Amino acid sequence: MAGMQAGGSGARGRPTMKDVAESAGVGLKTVSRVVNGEPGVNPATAEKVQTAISKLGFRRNDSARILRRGNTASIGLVLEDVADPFYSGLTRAVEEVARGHDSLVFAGSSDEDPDRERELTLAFCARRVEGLIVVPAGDDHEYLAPEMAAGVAAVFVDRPAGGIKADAVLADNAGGTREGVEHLLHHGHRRIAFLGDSPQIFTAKERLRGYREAIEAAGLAVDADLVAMFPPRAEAIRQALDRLLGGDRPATALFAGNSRVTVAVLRELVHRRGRPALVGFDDFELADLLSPGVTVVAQDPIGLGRTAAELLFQRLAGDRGPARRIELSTRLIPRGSGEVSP
Amino acid sequence: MAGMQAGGSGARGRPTMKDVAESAGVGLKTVSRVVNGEPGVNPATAEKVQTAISKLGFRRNDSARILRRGNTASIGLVLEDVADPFYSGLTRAVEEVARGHDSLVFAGSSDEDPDRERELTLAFCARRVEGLIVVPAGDDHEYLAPEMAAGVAAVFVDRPAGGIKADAVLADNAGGTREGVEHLLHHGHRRIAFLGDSPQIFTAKERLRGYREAIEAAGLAVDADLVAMFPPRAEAIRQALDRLLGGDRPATALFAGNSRVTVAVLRELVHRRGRPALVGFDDFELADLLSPGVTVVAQDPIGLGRTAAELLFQRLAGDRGPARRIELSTRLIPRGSGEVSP
DNA sequence: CTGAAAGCGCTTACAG
DNA sequence: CTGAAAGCGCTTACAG
Repeated sequence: MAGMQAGGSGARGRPTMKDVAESAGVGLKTVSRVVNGEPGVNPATAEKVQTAISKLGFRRNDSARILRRGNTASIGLVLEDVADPFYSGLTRAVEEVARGHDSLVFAGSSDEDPDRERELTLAFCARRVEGLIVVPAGDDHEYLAPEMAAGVAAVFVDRPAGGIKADAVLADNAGGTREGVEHLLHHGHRRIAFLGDSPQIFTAKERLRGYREAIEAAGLAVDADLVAMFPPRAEAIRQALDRLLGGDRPATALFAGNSRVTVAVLRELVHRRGRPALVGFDDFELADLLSPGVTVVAQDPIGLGRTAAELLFQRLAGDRGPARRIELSTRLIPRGSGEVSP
Repeated sequence: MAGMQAGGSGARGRPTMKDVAESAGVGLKTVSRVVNGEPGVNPATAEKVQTAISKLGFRRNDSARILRRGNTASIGLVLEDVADPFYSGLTRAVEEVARGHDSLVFAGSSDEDPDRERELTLAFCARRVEGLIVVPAGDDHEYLAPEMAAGVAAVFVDRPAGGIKADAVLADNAGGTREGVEHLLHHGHRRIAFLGDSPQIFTAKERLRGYREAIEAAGLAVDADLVAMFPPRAEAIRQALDRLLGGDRPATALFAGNSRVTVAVLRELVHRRGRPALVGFDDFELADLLSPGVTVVAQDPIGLGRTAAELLFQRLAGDRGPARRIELSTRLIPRGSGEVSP
């Protein structure tokens, strides 16, 4: 009878505490005590249990444990693309903090698709993650309201949430851009072009704002012909540069709105004579090894991830204060490309 | 009585199917049917259930579902460091394939620490992931034998498992290096140095083997003075280059064992006069924009991740064949740095 | 078309 | 020091 279903799972399933209990000839609760290192078990009994555990290859099923206890000890991370160095640094920082809180991380890439963001986020919620860190693709997050009302903590990074009140950890996009553009102004440039990303992206809008502010603060007028806002693809960049650097009043300097734009611009400039000054938002590896080195406004992906994760665990620890918005400052790194005169 | 614990969770917990059933005045099973889109529910009844779901903010608890059904629809990914572009590309590819199989991904970085690798892997097993994709940090994976015996599928990537038979998806490390070194030989170099990584890393050993084979195939003797195997840190690289490029018989060409070595070498070469030829294993962003462009032996991180994940899901689908070892070929990309004569 | 009962593998009171 | 009973939130047979 007992023998029929004893032994470490004839068919498929894994041995359970019940199997271990039978094999060791003790009660289920005693096995639980040994597995969880609870005190008050006779050493000889514990020994028998350990033997059974090894023999059967038992490993506690944390899913069952989680269901009973209620805390899943896991968080979800939704970002645009883990393969992007900016986000992979951020991911690593989140992992690091989660580890310090004995929490596991579910991760997924939204590919800048709002539906995919929602799908991933809600899948994580169905798995009952305790918290979420989201780099939003969409601008409407009302779908998260019921989850947050039910106790799921959420921190948005890089871009704020839309339609709900939630914590956000952002870079100082406008301020950083202002500093970068001022740097170009100080070097004598008056025709400075701004090459941004899609105008619906929050960071792109903010950086454009910073550009405008710097130009206007210098007593100049913002020339719409000097502003280009679109996703950085080679062909589009080429045409934009043709326009910006040609004509009778060409731009003498470029501000690139993110590292993808910067790199696309660099690839295109290689084929041209005469280099405009260049400052890019976002640092990137090897920027210092190019000639000239590329001057950038560096943000801090590790800091963004760490700050967001720490804020999340603070919320999970009971912090019920109002939604916070934290802005991390940026840093101008002059390397050569931004220090040339018109 | 019933009212006491009805309503959508007064205290903390989330509403359950039971709550929805009570609120809608139907049976539990009917709620389950509606939630899971099972056919055969009276439209009017389904409507009532939907209303209750929205009102209470119900979302199915997938952890409970998983416990009952037995399939967790999740896999674990353990790698060295998500922040490394090589691994973040691989991660993205795994995510992509997992998504196609409706599976979620737990991810963690081992930091090249065998204990951390084991800890992460077993934590994933305790969460009952169905499969594992592991970039091993250690060389002993017997700890996984009970898990694999219990049905957990495992595929190793970039480096093979140690102590157990398991699927492995690798780059053609030796072959790729051979091709790179032969390229330098064809350009007339006879004193070619090899700068590898720590000799205990599988890929470093394999690439060194390829180097040796190429040198010997050319009828030359491997000069131990031309081989340097250590983690790529600036100071160590500087000293190695002093030694390799100085003296009376300096190396005229360098083969760098991975992209971190390549970049460290480039940073150091900037400060020196006279550039040796250079070929590096691993491609990296902007390699083409440096001057000269850096010739590399490119491996395919996306391909490694995709292949490993596809193999894993093949196993999960029932493939019980013997452990496989798949080698992905590499590709030499000449860009300038490797095409200069002594 | 609908629902009551049993059970997934644990932990939580509770009683010896 | 030890263990039997109940329950976490679902799904799986099974019976109306």
